[in-house]
Amino acid sequence: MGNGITIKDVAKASGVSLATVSRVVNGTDMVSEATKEKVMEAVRSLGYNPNNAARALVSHKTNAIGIVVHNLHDPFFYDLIRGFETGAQQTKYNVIFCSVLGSDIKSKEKYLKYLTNGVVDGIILYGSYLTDESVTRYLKDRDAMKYVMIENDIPDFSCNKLLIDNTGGAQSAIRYLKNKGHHSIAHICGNPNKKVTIDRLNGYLNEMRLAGLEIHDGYIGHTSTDYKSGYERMREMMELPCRPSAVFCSDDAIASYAIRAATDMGLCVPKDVSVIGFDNQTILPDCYRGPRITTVEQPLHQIGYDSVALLSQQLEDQKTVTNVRKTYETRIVEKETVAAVGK
Amino acid sequence: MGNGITIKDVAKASGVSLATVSRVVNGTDMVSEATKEKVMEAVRSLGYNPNNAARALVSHKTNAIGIVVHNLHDPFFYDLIRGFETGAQQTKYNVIFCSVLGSDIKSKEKYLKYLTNGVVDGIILYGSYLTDESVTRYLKDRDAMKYVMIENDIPDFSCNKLLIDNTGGAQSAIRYLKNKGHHSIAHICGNPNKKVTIDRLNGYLNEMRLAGLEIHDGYIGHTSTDYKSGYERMREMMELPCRPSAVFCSDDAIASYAIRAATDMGLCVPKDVSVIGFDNQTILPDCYRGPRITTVEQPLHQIGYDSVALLSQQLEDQKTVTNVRKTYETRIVEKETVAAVGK
DNA sequence: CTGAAAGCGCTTACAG
DNA sequence: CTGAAAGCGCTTACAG
Repeated sequence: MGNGITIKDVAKASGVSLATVSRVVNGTDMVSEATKEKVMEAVRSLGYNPNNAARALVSHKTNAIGIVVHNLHDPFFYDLIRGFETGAQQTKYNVIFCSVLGSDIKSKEKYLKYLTNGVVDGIILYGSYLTDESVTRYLKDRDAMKYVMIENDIPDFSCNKLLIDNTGGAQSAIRYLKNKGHHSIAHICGNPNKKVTIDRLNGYLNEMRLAGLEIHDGYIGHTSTDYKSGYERMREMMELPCRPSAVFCSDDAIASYAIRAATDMGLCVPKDVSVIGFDNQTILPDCYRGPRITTVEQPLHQIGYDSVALLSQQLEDQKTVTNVRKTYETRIVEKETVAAVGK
Repeated sequence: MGNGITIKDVAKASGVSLATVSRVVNGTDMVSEATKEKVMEAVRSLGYNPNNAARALVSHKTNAIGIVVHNLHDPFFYDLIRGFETGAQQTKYNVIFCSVLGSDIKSKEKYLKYLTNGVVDGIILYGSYLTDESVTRYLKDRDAMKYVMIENDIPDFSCNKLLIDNTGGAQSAIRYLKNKGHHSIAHICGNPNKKVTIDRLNGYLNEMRLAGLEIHDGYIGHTSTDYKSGYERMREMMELPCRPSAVFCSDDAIASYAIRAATDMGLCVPKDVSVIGFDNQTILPDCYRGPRITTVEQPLHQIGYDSVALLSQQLEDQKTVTNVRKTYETRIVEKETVAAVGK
């Protein structure tokens, strides 16, 4: 690794001690201008770069932040990643991403074990998978590490938490539909392994009850881990004896497939059936070309940015030990897939 | 970092030497079943995990691979990232991503300096930026590191190179259009900082010459670093006195904006003007909803997968020192944006 | 302002 | 099969 040049070579070349080279390179203690120049000259001509493993070992600091997500390729992450990148650009920390495919808990553990043992100073974890129990147990044990959990409120785990009001957002979606005159409102759930799916389902259930709206047979559709299955669920719902006039989809990617299904059946969205999604996802999978999807927005870019900024700030001032807990509000973004009915 | 449990604690708890613990944990040398069990028990009950910085320092191996790209958020990367992820899943190496925003060479250098000094054993670098000179100079000096350069054939730099025949691909696009009866073919170039832009432009120029087709005034449009500027370039071309019947765009993202421009001007693609792109990009920016774009495909998923597989295999068997050089061929994928004319 | 020395947590010949 | 010891490349009190 590296080019083989160590601090020793620099010390020799410039005729000073290792300690002095270290001080010059790090700009810590006072060093006379003369020796500083001698050392810098040697650093330059030798092409010296400090070994990060050695630094980490002795200083217990890596100056790096790790971000762990599932399915980094998912266009869902577009805004979130931009947020991370923008945050990264503003910090001295090196920001590295790790991705696990699907809900492969084994690789998630592997990456977390890797990162938490001498590789990064802090970790940003996005998303809550119901299969995460062993991961959580492991993390709780690493108390020296700083965490930002996004969209994941692990009980009994005190760390920074940036949360989204998913239940409230789902409720606002139902209220919005009701105000548009809809009474027959169905729900297509998301990935069954994610906690967010349950939260949004609960929001649907709560608000339907509060609004006094009946949930007919077949009004709750469960997708697989694949957004695509939203297509089949929508198909089934559209063939229900008591066909819903509106469908709340757990996320925009599912909504995009649901709208394709309706369209393929000869139905017009929103004239024949209204659809509302969640996320306000900028980029949809699989070249969606339907109407712009009315949705419940969560501020993903902001959250990505905030998470990096928060973590690097906390790592810098060691005083700031108080963990942040913040819940981001959602808002309805009206586009083209919900129509008013009745009235 | 970590949980504070070191190899010393394990040695003490199980009544053996550090060396023995190391041997058990790494499964290297022979150790008797009895002591092996004692040690493993201590490892488990203490929750010991080896410190990667210490390991890296002494063994000169990190068991990690770094991937560096520009604009990780760009949906262009969808297939490539899936390829990286799939490759990562199949290797014991920890795969980490670093992203630099725009063509921020300063951060690129920062990340490369970080990775190459005790953090990873090998690096995959995607893309060729014309501003990369200092980066290249730096990398050439790190000969102990293994590299896979994708889409970047740095002269005098011997490393693994996975290349795409961009010039050939561009030529095939022009030939394809000519075979469809087009004689007035314009070209919208891509990001001026990328070498790929020049290669594809050269392909266009070559093939136009070979085909004996004239490049009229205004037939070559230059975009900024933003795909969006493809919109303006297309607008201008459509107002040319000698309006082209077909436009070859340097990539699909630009093509998507070009098609929007034509459509907004009341032109129909491909009836009034044909458009061909490059990349066969699965997911387009900014919710494109036009026709499916006929394009020159490059096998991004395969390249992503191959790069990780190649690097981890080379790091494993140290004998395989011969660098691989492979050029992936492109192929035309006919979709909905090119029509035949004349005849 | 500068240096000698200890030590971070591990691995790996070298002995036995 | 197991242990004592050296050393990876750095930083940081501690002296001076």
